[in-house]
Amino acid sequence: MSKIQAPKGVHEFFPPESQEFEYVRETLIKSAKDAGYQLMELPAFEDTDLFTRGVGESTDVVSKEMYTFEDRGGRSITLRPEGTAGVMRSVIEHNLDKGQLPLKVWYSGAFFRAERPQAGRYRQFYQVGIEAIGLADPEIDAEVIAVADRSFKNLGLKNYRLEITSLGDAASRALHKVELVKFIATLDFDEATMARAALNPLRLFDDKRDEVRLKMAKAPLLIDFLNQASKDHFERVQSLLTSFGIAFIVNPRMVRGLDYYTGTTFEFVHDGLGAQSGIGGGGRYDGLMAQLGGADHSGIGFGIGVDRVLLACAAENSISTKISEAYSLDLFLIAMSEETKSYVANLLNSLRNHGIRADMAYGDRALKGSMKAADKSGARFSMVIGSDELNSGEAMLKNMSTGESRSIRLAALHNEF
RNA sequence: GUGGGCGUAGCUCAGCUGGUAGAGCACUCGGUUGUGGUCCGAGAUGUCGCGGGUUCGAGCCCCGUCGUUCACCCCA
Repeated sequence: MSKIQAPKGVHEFFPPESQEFEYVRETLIKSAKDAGYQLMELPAFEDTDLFTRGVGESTDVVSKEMYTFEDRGGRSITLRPEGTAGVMRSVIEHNLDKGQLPLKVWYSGAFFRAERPQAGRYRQFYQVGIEAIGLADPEIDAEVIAVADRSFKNLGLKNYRLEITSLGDAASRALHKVELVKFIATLDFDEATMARAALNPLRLFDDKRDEVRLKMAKAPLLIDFLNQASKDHFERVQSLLTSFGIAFIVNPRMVRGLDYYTGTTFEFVHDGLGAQSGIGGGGRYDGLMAQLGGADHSGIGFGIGVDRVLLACAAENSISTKISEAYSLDLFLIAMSEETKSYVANLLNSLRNHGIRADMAYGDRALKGSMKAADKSGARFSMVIGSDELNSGEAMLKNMSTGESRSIRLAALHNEF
């Protein structure tokens, strides 16, 4: 009998490293909440049509990476490969766009793509995302980008860059596509590359091979085909980012893999992760809601890969001290004898009722072992309680970093924190 | 999905041209009868990923398989 193991390509987080995952995720969420975004908690699986219509049938995500199955009622169900389509579906279904706009929401959870796993790419991965729906102003584009950027800065990250471009409106894109296809037809590529070009000619812009880059160097760029309105919008976004103090580079060769993107698009890239270097990305998706049967509202949002941001934090060693501050205990209690154990358990419980972060040594270990546990816990203070302390009502409160201790009345212990 | 590397103790890894498994860290106990971190000593821990094959004999060679990793591809 073989051992049961986790399915291929899933990423699990357990102690002590799970603290880092939690810290990263909560920090990402906090900057969304602080900017007025509210939670949407959505299903991890949806009707398959939502993704084929929303994300686009020609995308790799839909055509070969979805976990699709038939449920017991014969419906075609797909584990969500991304977050935006589900948010749009719910907004339309529950008429959330009938109130004041923009509607600003955030989400967090697991997403699924059946890809070949490698560092930073998992079959179940975690994203935190936001969506701002129903406002076409460049100010909201800048806000969305700033929310992501602020969360990275709050995590202490430095070695990342923001790349932005504009995909313009549908008319501009159609015009450009004609010219791009014409240009590519003059080039000599292998069969696989031509097949990619046929599916989406923009793809060739982010090919990693030097010979392809060389051949594409003179290809017509979409950014040169933008109409005046798109151009003005993109200019405004850039000047806002500059005044926010957010550094960026315009990358007109940036390619996004989901069909719904229009206008402003962006990507946060970190070079410490290997081949999977995108830690977050997003953009405007002005036709998506109408495409899914809702009102023709514009929208913009991002998805940030929690797994990858965690890798970036590890590469920069940016959060280890923040984590010990965020999670360490105030006090660690040690019961010296069998008789004091239940007293200590009660004391511990009442300290926790006062909001003090505390724990105690369980089990019958020698004092040395218990002190070691206190040390390991990272608690700032420790206290040993035996029958002497019980009788006198006082015990020594020890500062674990300086080693100093002083006598404290047990009844007033909670006032020390 | 395609190609290369790697799977040995909880972790990081050593193990020579095949001869029957080891180190460091971590853990438990003790040195120090009620005060951690350093030091010293002792102890426990393995289907050598799994399944076949070759061989007198396989952790080592061969085949398959699963996982992982790196690149392509794709993207968070």
